[in-house]
Amino acid sequence: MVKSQVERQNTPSMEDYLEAIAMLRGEDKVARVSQISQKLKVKMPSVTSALRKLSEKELVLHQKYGYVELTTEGDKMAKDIIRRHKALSRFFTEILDIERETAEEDACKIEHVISPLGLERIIKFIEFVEACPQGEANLPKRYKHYLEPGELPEDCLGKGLREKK
Amino acid sequence: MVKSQVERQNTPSMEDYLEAIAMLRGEDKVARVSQISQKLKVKMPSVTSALRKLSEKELVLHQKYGYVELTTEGDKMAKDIIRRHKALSRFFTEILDIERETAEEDACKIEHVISPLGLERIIKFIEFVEACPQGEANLPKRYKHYLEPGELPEDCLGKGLREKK
DNA sequence: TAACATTGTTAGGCGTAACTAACAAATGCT
DNA sequence: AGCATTTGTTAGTTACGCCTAACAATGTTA
Repeated sequence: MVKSQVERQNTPSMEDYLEAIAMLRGEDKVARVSQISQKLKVKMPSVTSALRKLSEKELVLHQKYGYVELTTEGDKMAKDIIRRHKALSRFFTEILDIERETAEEDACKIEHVISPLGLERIIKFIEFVEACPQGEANLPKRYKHYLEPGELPEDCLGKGLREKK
Repeated sequence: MVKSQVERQNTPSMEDYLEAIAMLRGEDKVARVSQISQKLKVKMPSVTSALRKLSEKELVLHQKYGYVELTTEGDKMAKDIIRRHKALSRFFTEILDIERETAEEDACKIEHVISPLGLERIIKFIEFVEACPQGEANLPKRYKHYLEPGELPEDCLGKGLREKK
């Protein structure tokens, strides 16, 4: 099994903090405790204590009352988390046709627990489907037709919609 | 958004216990603390205390030193958890072509965090793909061809394999 | 610059969920 | 029956990750 570049040694919570910090540093200029607190919907003391742990692990730089930066290592991790998040979110919205908000929530949870292989395969799957639209009736479109009017496309052999137990 | 039949009020851990108990009751005849302990790879005291909580919630029946049964409510929940697990596991093995073991691990984690809608869509997606094999070149087969020899099927417009950032 | 508001920290508490160590019940064996 | 093994329980500890309350630093502005 192909291990991912970055080991999964951190807890979901710690990953959320890294991700939030990286995202803030993208949006605004600096990440502050209050911002992180808002973004993750936790109170500030929770942020402070998380930052202490991340500092000990050398993933963030943070001196008291100052703003927060990622170390090289922390940034690498954050980028990988965001990569996972984006792939999943794309899968949920573009392939499964789920609204943004739910897709984001699911991506947010799953990004912490999915195996590296599972993630890579989902990425490959998106690539495949998007690179391979089969004329104009590409898979997402066909799938949406199945979802919405609830019927299979004409060119299906239709083994019956419900054969599972 | 369509709510699932059973509310998601339990923790992942509690769901694992319910699932394990239901599975044991399927395999063997009775679920005992030692069995649950083995299956979930936790020590027996952890099982005992989990059973106490599940008893309080009226999801299992368990008297000291006795075997474990699910209540009607507990069984309903367990069935729903197993349903989620199976759908995900099928998606990972049949669609994404991931080996059983990894697929199971991923399903095990994701079943606790995916939204009801996400799950239903994955089920629908499997149904769609399997009901709609498009002649003989059905999607899993085509996808596997993309994975393995690493090329797109001939009938693809091939927008390039890697256009994402 | 003194007062106030905002931001951040420390201290201490709570719930979950695991663990080890020690004890108790149930089972098995002779 | 009596002792040993297996199985299960209780008690107590630990780590995580959140919280509130109280306090401290920073920043704003009259």
